[in-house]
Amino acid sequence: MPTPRSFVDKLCPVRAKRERRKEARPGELLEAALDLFVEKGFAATRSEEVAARAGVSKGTLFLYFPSKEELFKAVVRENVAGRFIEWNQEFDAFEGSTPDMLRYVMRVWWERVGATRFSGITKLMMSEGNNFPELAAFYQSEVVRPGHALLRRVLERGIARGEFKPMDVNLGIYSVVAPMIFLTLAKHSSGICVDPSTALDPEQYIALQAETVLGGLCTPTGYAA
Amino acid sequence: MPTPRSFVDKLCPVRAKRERRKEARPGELLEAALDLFVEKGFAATRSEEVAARAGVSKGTLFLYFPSKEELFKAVVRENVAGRFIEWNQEFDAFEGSTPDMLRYVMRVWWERVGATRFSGITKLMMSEGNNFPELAAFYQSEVVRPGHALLRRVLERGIARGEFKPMDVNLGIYSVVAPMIFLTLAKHSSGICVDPSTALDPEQYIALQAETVLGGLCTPTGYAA
Amino acid sequence: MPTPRSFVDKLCPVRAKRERRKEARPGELLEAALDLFVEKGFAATRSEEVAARAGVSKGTLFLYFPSKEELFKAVVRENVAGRFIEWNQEFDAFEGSTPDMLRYVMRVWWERVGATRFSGITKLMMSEGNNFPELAAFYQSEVVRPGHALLRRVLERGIARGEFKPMDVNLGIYSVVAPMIFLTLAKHSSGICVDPSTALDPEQYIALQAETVLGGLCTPTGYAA
Amino acid sequence: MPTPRSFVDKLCPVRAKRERRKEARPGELLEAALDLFVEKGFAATRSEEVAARAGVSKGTLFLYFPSKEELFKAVVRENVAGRFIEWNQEFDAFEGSTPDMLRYVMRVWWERVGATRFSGITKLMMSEGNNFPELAAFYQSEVVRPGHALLRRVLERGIARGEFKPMDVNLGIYSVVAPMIFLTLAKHSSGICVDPSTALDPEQYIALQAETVLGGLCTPTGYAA
DNA sequence: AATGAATGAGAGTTCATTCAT
DNA sequence: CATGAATGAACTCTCATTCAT
Repeated sequence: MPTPRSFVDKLCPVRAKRERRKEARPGELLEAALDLFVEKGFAATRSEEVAARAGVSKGTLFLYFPSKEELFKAVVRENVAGRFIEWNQEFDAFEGSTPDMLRYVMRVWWERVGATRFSGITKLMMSEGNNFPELAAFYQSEVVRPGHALLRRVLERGIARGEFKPMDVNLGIYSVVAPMIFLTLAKHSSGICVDPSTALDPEQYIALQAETVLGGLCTPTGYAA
Repeated sequence: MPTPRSFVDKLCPVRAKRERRKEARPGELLEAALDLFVEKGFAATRSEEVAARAGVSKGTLFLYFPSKEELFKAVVRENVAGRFIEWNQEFDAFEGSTPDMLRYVMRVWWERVGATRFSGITKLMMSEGNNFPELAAFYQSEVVRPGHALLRRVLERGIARGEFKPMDVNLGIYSVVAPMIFLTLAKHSSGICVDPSTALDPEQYIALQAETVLGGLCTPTGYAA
Repeated sequence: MPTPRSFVDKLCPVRAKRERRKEARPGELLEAALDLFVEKGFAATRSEEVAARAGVSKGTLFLYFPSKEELFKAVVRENVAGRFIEWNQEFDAFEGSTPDMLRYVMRVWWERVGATRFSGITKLMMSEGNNFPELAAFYQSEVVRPGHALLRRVLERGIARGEFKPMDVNLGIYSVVAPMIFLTLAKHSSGICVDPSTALDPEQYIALQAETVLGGLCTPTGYAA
Repeated sequence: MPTPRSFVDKLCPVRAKRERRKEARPGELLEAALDLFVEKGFAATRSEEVAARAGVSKGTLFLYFPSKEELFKAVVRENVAGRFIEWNQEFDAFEGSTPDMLRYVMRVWWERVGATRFSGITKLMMSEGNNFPELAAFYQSEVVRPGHALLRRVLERGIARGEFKPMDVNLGIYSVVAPMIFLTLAKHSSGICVDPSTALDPEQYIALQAETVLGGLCTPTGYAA
């Protein structure tokens, strides 16, 4: 689909590159920032390096993001944007049992979050949240709360349908979250929590934990592996 | 017991201070450093602040510890010194079943480590280990390896006595360690993994996890709740 | 040649400054550094002062040179770069007698090195070499060795042509170097070796020393004043 | 010769040691300081190290010498004290020819100064004099001026007796001083001025230079090798 | 829009000097 | 007298952020 620009592109490829890039810029910066934040943490990531990895100059970074903190927030937004809406829709449409729903939630979390670079952001927040309260608050409201709300939906659905026992739902949420967080850490701080020589299969671990958690949550009649 | 000095102290508190300090200094500095490292992490803790919290000047800190990294190592040593020897002795003397021994290990870990400030150092290492490889190596050799060795002893005792199934011991160690690490994190990164409104009772959690783990480790005859 | 900018310059000197600076910076910094190193020595020269003299801030210095030691090396390189190549070429082309060549060498050394600020670097190395072994090694390989090699060429030419006596060439080199070093010191440590009230004419001194040295080096037939 | 103290010494050896030491203290400090100043230079010598080498504490150093600069001055005084008076007396008593006197001066300078640690102080002053103007002034008035005065006596004696040509005496002084200074430097900055592999025999060098200088100074009738 | 040179507050570390003991 | 713990100014080097171009 030829656009007006595609014509100019041919005459002036340099400019074209620029123009195309212009739109891509923030995205490239966010990519680079995600990489580096995950690799080194927030404080230890230097703005200049983010810019360099995105192939732009330091100044350009601050053109798009007024500060390192805002850059971080944008990274989070970029990676979370629409996710919860999408998941809420999937859940609306989900027709199986709630135990199956929970299994699905956990598996899908691993596939779409845990296994991706973004899980490094979770680790980063655990590591540096105390030092950057504003970021912690942002992450809390942007990720933690929506995530918990999602899980709450699942648990309440289970309870409403008689599949799950009546329970302190907050506690239930936390039971589901715990293994995810552990996996995240195991993945990103290898040397300290997991012996490097011992491999840990995440899918297997998640599946196992799902059953364990379900064992605790379900009514006798509600449970179905 | 009022001494002559206690009287002088009131008139001339500075003098008293000096006298008391000389020997207490390193300990006070290690206390302050532990507090701050746990609170802010390694990189974000400023030497001057450690000194200030210990009530001395920047220069004094470097009188006792030649660098921030050495200060950190000293904090670790101070809090680990003798622990593993002591535990090994306790284990030598332990006469109960190995499942009981494991329960004991986990409970005692919580009491003596997890519940104390020092658990913050574990969290710190998970957070910043990548950025300070020398510290990571030190922690690995000073804490992680001896800790794993200790657990290995327990597991091998269980296997030898027929209480535990034959297993990949490394994997077993990791199963035991996982909940400890999770608890550590939950404690030190409140906002992120655990919803502040939901309290998590550590003793209860540890006890529960001990049973879960035992469920996986024990032979049918070896298990005794 | 008045350009449009020269007009603007008067209205907006800051802008002009910036533009001029970008490329001039490293040179300005090297100039300032040479001045200060010569004036105060290496250790006593503060980075900030170098920056200030070059009209920039502390940070800017480190933008161009990653450390004070590298700055020093750059100063040496800047002032030595190409010199030895150039001299070797001059020597290749030299057609006169070897005694004349030696006279030329010494005179030209004074003109191009001894009389310039750079001779202060030689003094600096004698003063502080022991405290900065890496710099000493650098200077040794970058200046002392090439310089000695150059002199060796001269002496060996003289021997080969029968103008100089067979000799321990190393010793000969040192005989030539001695007065240069003395002059350097006399120049840069006025108060100590030379009474300030007594002027010492360097050209005259060098010429005299050249003859003295030649007296020792030449064969009867080779010598020609 | 038993003094009252020698009695006490036997009863209380520790105290005796102290008492004896007390008198020796400043001397030990001056010894240590000389060593270190020569080895590292003035600025790079740490007060604490001087104290340590003298076997006392940092505080004690400042008990005897109110500052590092005063310590340095004391080192100079200690090593120069009485020297010039002594030499003046030797010169008063000297009965030989003035050329012999000059030979004697140079030889004796090497034996009593050049060959000793103290020559390092001369090198130090050349190195750091610019950075410590007060020390430079002190050294100038305490060493340089008296030394030059001594040489002036010799030269003027030679002129008066018709052995030396009438001359600019200041220039003559400097001709005598130059080789001494060079030797001093060659000794203390080996790597830079003299190739380590080439040994330079100081006595021989001094003797040679004496004759060279005399060649320039003497009247035809006055000269006698 | 994009650049990258420039900034300057602030970090860890050193050391001459002081002073309570 | 002697100590050595304590100080704090000074140093080198870093990096988020600015702004003239």
